[in-house]
Amino acid sequence: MDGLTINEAAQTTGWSPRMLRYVEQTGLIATQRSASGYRLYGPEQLQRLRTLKELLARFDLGLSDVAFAARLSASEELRSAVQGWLEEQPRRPDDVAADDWLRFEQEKHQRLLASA
Amino acid sequence: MDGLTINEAAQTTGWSPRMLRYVEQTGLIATQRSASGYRLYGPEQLQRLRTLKELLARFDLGLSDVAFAARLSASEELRSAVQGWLEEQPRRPDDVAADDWLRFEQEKHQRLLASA
DNA sequence: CAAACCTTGACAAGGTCGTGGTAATGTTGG
DNA sequence: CCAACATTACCACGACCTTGTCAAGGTTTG
Repeated sequence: MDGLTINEAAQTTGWSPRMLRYVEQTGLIATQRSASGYRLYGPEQLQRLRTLKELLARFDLGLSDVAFAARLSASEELRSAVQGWLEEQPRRPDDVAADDWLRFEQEKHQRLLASA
Repeated sequence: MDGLTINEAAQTTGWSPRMLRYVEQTGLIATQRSASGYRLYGPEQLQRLRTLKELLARFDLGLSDVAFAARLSASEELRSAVQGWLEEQPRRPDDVAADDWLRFEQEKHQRLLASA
């Protein structure tokens, strides 16, 4: 049975045992399990836990932020949708299509009708 | 003074006025202001608000998720740090450096000493 | 001017996050 | 066998997210 148990891993990584279980629950770190269900932390997990802790502290992130980044990283569809929205912004007035303005004017006039 | 006022914008975008202010506060949408401080929504903002709403619904995201994505998008440093951490994972046992294993064994032995 | 609109600021309430406990139960190792 | 440790499943609490609503005060416009 190779791997540290949860309390040992807690000691060397600086996470609490409680948090190690929580981190696992977020999907950010997966552990092996012994035959009877004990979590076993190998050197990779320990390293990952240490660097994760650093990452969170350095940029003041939450686990949920990193979890979302993982989601972004895993889904091309999500990533391009979000990126697409973000890049929609830098449009300057000149770049706005004519029918956007048209729709806009319609809205402005509609409001007059609506208020009647 | 061109641009819809907040209630008009709310009508055509499906957001509540309260949420329009909140969205603005997250930094995801910026509005012009009239001389007296009224928010003015132009066609770009309206379009962005509609697509944002769609994006959130489609992937079940929160505004904070998109805000974080914006942060990722804006900071090369943050992006590469997070990405770096995420890509640290796919290391297979064979790829783990020897001194990681060494450190690992040291830890395992240290724990015996520590418990004495 | 008065009604209808805007602003910011605050309180509220239900949800999730991060974290610590405790309890009940199974496992390990001397 | 028994002490020390693991597991899951809860309760709890403070902080923040999302929303709504209300108050006190300026603005626009018929």
